[in-house]
Amino acid sequence: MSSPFIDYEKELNEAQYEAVFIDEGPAMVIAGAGSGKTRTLVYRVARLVETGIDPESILLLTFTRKAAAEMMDRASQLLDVRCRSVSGGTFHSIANYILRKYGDLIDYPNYSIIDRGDCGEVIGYIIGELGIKRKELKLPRNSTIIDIISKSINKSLEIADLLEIYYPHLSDLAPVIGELALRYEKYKKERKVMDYDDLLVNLKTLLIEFPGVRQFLSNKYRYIMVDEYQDTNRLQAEIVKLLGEDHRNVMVVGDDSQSIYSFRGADFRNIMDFPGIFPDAKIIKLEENFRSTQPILKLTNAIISRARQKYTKCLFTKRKGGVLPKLVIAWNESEQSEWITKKILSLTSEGINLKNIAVLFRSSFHSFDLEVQLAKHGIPFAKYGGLKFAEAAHIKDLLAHLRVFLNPHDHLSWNRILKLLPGIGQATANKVTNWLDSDIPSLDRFSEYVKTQKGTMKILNELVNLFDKLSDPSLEVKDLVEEVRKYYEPIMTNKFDDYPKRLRDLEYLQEWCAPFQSLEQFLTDMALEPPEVSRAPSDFAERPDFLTLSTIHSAKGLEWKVVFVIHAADGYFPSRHSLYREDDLEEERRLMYVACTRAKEQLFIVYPETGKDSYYGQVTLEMSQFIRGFEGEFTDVVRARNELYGKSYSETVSSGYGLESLRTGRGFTIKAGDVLKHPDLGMGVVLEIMNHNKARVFFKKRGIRTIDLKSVKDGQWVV
DNA sequence: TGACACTATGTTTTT
DNA sequence: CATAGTGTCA
Ligand SMILES: Nc1ncnc2c1ncn2[C@@H]1O[C@H](COP(=O)(O)OP(=O)(O)OP(=O)(O)O)[C@@H](O)[C@H]1O
Repeated sequence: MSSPFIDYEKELNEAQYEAVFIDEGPAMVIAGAGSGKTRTLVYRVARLVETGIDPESILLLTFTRKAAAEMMDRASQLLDVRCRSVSGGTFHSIANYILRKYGDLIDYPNYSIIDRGDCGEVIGYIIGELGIKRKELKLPRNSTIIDIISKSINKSLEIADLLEIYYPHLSDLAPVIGELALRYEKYKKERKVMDYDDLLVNLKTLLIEFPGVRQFLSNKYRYIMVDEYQDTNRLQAEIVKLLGEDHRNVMVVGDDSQSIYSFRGADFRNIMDFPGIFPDAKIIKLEENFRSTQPILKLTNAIISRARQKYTKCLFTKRKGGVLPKLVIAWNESEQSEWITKKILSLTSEGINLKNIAVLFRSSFHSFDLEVQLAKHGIPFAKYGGLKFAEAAHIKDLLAHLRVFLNPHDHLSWNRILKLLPGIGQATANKVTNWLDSDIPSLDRFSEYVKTQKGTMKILNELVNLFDKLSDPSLEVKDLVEEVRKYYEPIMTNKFDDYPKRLRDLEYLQEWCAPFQSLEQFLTDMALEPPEVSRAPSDFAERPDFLTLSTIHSAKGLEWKVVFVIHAADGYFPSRHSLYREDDLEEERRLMYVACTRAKEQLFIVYPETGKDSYYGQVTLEMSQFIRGFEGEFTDVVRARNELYGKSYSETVSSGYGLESLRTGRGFTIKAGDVLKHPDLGMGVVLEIMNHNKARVFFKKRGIRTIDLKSVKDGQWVV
């Protein structure tokens, strides 16, 4: 069973080896963070290909397409280029791939994919059409309505039931929202557009209604592997079942303690249910952590052990040494940013590359202040998560022109591009789209229509001209983009004050689109797997080493030598929205677990003690409840200010940072700034008082130590 | 009636 | 900072 190319036994531990060498039959690898799940999948891909299995018959489903590409890449490096032909991607991208082929069977011979923003606009349009009065009904915003509809599909719940559970304050609106949901479905069917959920729903429909297709596909994809199975939803599990139940060669990999996507319908019970669907599934547990040092692992184990749900896995590492994670308390957000910036500079001066450092946060806006500071200090960074490049208004504007050109039925994009023209607002745009809809919409009919118009409508000729130019069949994708850019840039500079940034984005888009063969592919990719950075990188070409700023969700599955988790204060992380429902809070806890388990060697958890509120002004913030009580034992507490402005103890005391005094075992009161004499350690100055009767003390001879105050006896104080 | 500029406001997390 | 909602002017 040995291989001439890969030394499996050396590269894998026993449990991993066992999983990799499962040739057939169902299996589930369930394992904690950093235990090598992804590595196991990579080796299994290589191994299957090595035994002569056609790579295209391996279906590798991952969370992002980038993850799939990376895994195939690594497998190729282990074995050879055959691994690059593995059928890998996200559920959505695979669904799209299949539906483009078989869509005509379910009445979707062609379709466009709409993103979340578009969905919201459809809802807005429908509300307008129905003449519903938003204010009278107290309707929530469009995006919330879309959330509700989407959740009801992903969780297979009726709107009314779903509102009851997740949006009790909106319960009364169930009939209205139900009506909107129906209209929304109708709209999408009529206009041949699919949202993200439709890709999955329609794939499922196809597989159920056309057993021949299902059999063919099942035969084609003889080996199915799913990564991050804890974050799949019911629909996705059903698709796996439909594709896999014939050959049963299904391996799923996941970690229930890392499930962080329930807000979009993911259900980690899929893991529990897997053995029910495939009764003879082999279950393999990986418990050895290869990523983090002992002190980091201790903290993360402690974090997850407080979860309501008791997870059975217990992680250990053979790695020795390592430093205690630091808990850094800053006065406010700007001090937090300042401390991080300084720390990063000092790390790089120690020779650590920015590539090995990440700053992680709960919500994308948590990094705004830091971004400014980093820019000031010339530290290059890339931000992941949050507002995506493809969702920025100017990018959507530009793409809308191309979408209309490709598909004149695209009512939403018509609306968007019409309103960009001076003198054209919603009313006029409606007039035009209604006219187009009165027969089969086409660019020619648009052009005819414009000819009959006078006055402000004359401006529409600009659009007609643009479409004329685009119609040249010799134009490639990049030429099309360029033409639209020429047309749109003047409009954009007018519309946005901050146009310089946006111009850069358009240039970036121009580069990004170059490799695409067809416009359809370009637009589909833009919806399914757009460039992941939120903003066009500025001058990274010259500075290839850059820092990562990322939401925790986008950091899933990744790892860095040094990790900063910021805004670890209640209300931020956990988010204040999660405080009402226990399930939500538990998910935030797992999120903290995921964040901290990204660190290999050094972990810094930072939080500001005060925040600003638009009403209350300055407010006090509490340390995130997920890490509270770990001070001393699992984390080393420091004050940002002490490190920033030198360790002047009198300053520390006079700054009055809420450094409480504490009674010792014998009734003596000490506070930060006090000088004491320890029987073993000698003279020292108290830096700060921590929970559990502990204090951090700076000893002249021994440096900073954490000591137990109960052990301090009378007469040892020198004040 | 419709376009557009201005203001308030309130921010999860993503395929 | 981006969106929704309001107010004003043609
Ligand atoms: N048998 C092994 N020997 C040496 N290093 C390993 C081994 N298995 C995994 N690793 C290393 O441990 C780290 C974590 O592995 P991997 O990313 O596969 O874990 P994971 O279980 O997918 O983690 P997570 O659930 O946090 O995404 C990687 O750097 C990987 O190279």
